[in-house]
Amino acid sequence: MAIAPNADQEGGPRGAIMNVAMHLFGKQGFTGTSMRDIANAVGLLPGSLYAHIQSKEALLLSIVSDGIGRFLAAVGPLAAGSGTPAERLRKMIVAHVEVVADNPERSQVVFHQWRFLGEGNLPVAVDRRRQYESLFITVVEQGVSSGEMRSDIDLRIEVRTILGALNWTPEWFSPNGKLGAGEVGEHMANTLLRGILA
Amino acid sequence: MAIAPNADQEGGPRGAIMNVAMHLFGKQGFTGTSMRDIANAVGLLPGSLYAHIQSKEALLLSIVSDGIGRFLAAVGPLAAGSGTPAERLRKMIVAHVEVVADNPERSQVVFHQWRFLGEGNLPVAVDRRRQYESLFITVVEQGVSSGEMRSDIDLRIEVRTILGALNWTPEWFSPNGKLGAGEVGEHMANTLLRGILA
DNA sequence: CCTACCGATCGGTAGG
DNA sequence: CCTACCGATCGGTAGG
Repeated sequence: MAIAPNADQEGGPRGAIMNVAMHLFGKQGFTGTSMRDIANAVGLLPGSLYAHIQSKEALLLSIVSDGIGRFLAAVGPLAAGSGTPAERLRKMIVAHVEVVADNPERSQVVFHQWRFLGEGNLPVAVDRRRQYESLFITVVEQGVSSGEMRSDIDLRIEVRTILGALNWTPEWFSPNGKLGAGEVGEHMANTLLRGILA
Repeated sequence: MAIAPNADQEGGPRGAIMNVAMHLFGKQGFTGTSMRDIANAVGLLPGSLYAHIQSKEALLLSIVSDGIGRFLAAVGPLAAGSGTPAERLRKMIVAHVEVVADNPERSQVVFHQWRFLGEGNLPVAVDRRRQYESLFITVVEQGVSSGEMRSDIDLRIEVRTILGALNWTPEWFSPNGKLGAGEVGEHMANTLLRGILA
C-alpha cells in the first residue's frame, strides 16, 4: 500500500490530479487539454499543479505507464496460465474488455495519447505496448502449433484484427447497457475464436 | 470535374491546404496542429491561409466530410449490390481496408478527429458515421434472416467488432509490407466471416 | 499551495 | 497573398 509511484488512486493531491488528467486526456486528448483545465477541475490554481507534478508530459507518462501496466497485469498471467491456447485466448479477450470497461478514458489515453510522449519517453511506451501485443502473438502461435488453430492464417494480421476489435471498445461500450463488460467480452471471444479455430 | 466543394485533390491552393492539413491532423491530431504548422508546410504565411479557408474548424469539417464520403461511396454500393449477405460483407470489408490504405492519415481524421467539430457541425458527422455503420448492420441482419449467418450473435457487438478491427488498420498497415491492402482485407474478411457464418 | 508573472504561441483580422 | 498586428491562452517558474 504505502508508496506507489504510479498509483492514481492514492487519495492525495497527486492522485486527484492524475485522475482528472486521465479523464480529460481521454476525452479531449493530450494536446486538447490545458494545465488550466486540469487545475480548474481539481480545484487548484494552474501554477500550484507543479508542487505535485514535474510537467504536463510527466503526467501523461504516469497515466500511460500505469494504464499499460493494468493491461499487462490482468492479461499476462492468463497468457501464461493453464488451459489450451484457445481457452487462454478467450480469457485474455474477456479480461482486456473488462480492463477497458473499468475505465474507458484511461484506455483511450493508453491507446491513442502515448504518441505525444517526447523522444525520451516514447520508446518505453512503444516497447511495453509491443510486449502486450506479443502476449497475444505467442498464444495464437501456440494454438497454430498444437493444431487447435488454423495454420492458414496470417499471425500478425490475426492478432491485430483481435486487438483492433478490442481496442475499439472504448468508443462504444456503455456501463449503462444491458450487457456487462464480461458478457460483451464473451460475445467478442465467441466470434473471434470461431474465426481462428481449426 | 468542374467545381467540387469538398475535393482535396483540386490542385489549387485550397486543395494544397486541405492535403497538408489532412496529413497533419491525422498524425498530430486537430488540437496538436497549429495553423502555423499548416502554413509552413504549404509555403504560406499564417494569415494568408484565410484567403482560402474560413477557419480551422471549417478545414476539419471539409476533411472529415470528404473522408466519410469516400467510405460511403466505396462501400455503400457493395452493401446494396448483388450476392448473398456474406459475399457482400466480404466485399465491404475489403473495400473498407482499401479506402483506409489509400490514405491512412485521412482515415485517422475520420475515425478520431471528428470529435473536435463544434456543436453545429458535430451532429452532421455523427449522423453520417451512423449511416455508415448501418450499412454493415443491415447486411449482417440480412445474413441472419436468410440463415447464412448465426442467429445467436449480438448484432451490434458483431458489427462493432468488425468495424473496430477495420478502423484499427491505419495504426499498423504499411504500404511497404509484403501484403497489399486487398490481401490484408481478404485475410481479415476470412477471419471475421468465419466467426459469423452459420 | 497562492501571488504574480514570464516569453512563446494560439486562431484570426484589417488593410492593402 | 503579404504586412502588421490583435487579445487570449499556453506551459511553466520565482518567491514566499
